[in-house]
Amino acid sequence: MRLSKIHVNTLREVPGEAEIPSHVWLLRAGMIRKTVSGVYSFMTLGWRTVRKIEQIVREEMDAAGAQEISTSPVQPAELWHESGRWGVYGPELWRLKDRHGREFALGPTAEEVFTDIVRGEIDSYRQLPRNLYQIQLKYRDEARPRYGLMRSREFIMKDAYSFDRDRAGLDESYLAMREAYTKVFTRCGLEFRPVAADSGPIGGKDSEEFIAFGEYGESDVLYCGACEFAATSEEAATVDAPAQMEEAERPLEAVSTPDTKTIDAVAAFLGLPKEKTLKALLFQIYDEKEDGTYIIKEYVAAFVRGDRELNMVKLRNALGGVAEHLIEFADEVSMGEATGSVGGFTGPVGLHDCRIVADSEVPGLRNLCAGALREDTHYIHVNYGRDWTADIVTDLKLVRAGDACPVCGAPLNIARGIEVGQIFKLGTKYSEALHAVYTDESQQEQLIVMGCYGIGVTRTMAAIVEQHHDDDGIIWPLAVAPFHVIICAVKYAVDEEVRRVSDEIYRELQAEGVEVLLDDRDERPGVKFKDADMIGIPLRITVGKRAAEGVVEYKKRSEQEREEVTVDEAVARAVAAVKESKE
RNA sequence: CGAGGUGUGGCUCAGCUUGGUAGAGCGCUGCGUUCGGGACGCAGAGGCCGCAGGUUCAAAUCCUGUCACCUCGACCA
Repeated sequence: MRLSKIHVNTLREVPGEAEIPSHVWLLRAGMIRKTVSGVYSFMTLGWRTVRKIEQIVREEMDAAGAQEISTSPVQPAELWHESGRWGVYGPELWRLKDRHGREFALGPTAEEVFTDIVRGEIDSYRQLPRNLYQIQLKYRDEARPRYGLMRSREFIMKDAYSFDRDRAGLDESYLAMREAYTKVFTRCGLEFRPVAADSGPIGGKDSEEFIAFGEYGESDVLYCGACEFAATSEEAATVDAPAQMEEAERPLEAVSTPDTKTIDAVAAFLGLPKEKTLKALLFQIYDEKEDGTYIIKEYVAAFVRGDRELNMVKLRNALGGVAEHLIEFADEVSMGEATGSVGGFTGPVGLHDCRIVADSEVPGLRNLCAGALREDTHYIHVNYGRDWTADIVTDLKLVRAGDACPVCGAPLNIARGIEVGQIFKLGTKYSEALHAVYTDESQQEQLIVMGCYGIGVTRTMAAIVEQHHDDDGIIWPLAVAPFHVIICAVKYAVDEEVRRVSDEIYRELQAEGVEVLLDDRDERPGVKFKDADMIGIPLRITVGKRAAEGVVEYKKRSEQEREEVTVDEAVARAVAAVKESKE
């Protein structure tokens, strides 16, 4: 295409809203435009890249035996009621009503819709396994959209759902998807890693996230340098510090600790290491009533070693899978009245009428310092079993760098990244709720065993830019570039030789199936180079001073070197590079 | 949802404290000179200063409300 005809508008200045490289460059290169907070439009070049990514996804999904279908993002509330998720999904579910007052959701995912389709259409074991997918707009009413395409309220997602006869079949389907995902992200040019993950509100058991590494990601990944272990910080299990059973139990004692409402303050005041204190985190859990109002169901006190952070996901799971929007930090006053807790001075000894959850490390610790449920007072030498017990003892702590790898014991490393895909083994969660069954060989009705698999297409696009840019703009990998080659025709408007040679290269490349952009604009060379760099076309052929001799310049966006070559040579190189990228 | 901030041509912003004819740079249009890393000159076009009330002879500027956007936090396949 000719650049003069393409709808693209690069920006010289950084739009104020943009914070991170992918957001800055996608905006400046004129690939995306914001419509409202968290909702973006894609311009010509940006959309071409979206479609390239989608195409890669399609090819790998098809190759893995999945079939593309299309469902509507408008989903009836009844399906969500049937699965029980209308209540638990929370405010992120973008809900709407039609003129009759009937309720709908804009789909953030489509387990219900696909299960609904399959229960109507699959009756026999002969129809299994099946894997259906779609690429469509998804909606998530984020509390705070941020970082452009990285966390938007509307985004393009590929979601696939596998339907199998049994667990073994699911395992196979899951592995096939795992492999397909690895191919997709590799072809997209991403540095990534699959890591063990929490399955969140989707439900189900086994799950892995595909994390593309990047400074501005929103996931923390713990990984082991010594073995294959990798997990998100939410999911990673921790290995407890050694128990201190050899330490003699000393008598419980209350001490005055004025104005020491934090672990730091009390540890400093008493001259104790934070490891010898017990941190209390107080929560209230709600019940959602029919009319949509919430009432407090119970109070929960969670205890971790003083230097530890609590992992909310683990806590919610420990409490039996409390939905995220049904738990929050407790109101100090009302919880105090109900349970005896005292803000800043809450400990487990004497606490009543609330569930007490302790991190697995805690029972092994001796002679801890904890709040005494009185203003300005702590107990020292608190011991589990003797002075208090918990209703639940389980792994609650947030893993951190340096903690022992749960597999091999080596210290863990931490890295930031962007979640670009996730795969789940759902099991029968949805087939049970929606009664999706098949008849097996022996006339028995069986639940269909499901898996689901998502790829954030637009987020992948952002992740690619995060990993492939420099101070001048984007550096698209060939496989996802909006165009393979840009011809910078210097003085195209006035120089006949330049025009002749540029047009010739343009035609020849097109004839070879290369996607080529001809910068035929009446602009100064500097402008053309700046724009070419910014929009990140991977290969550049500059036609200028030596056009009459048939000599042009060949340059890769990713490298500094420029080479003067003949027209034929330039064409041949571009063709070869594109061919190679398709293999 | 909590805290803070910002809304002034397409973009980036100044002006607001101390009310008095709406500004700059970039971009855009025309003409000319330029032409290998965001050129220069001349001449132009383009804005109810987010919206609604109020105070005042007079409001971009002061007050109230509201909406939108941004940042931090909380939260998040």
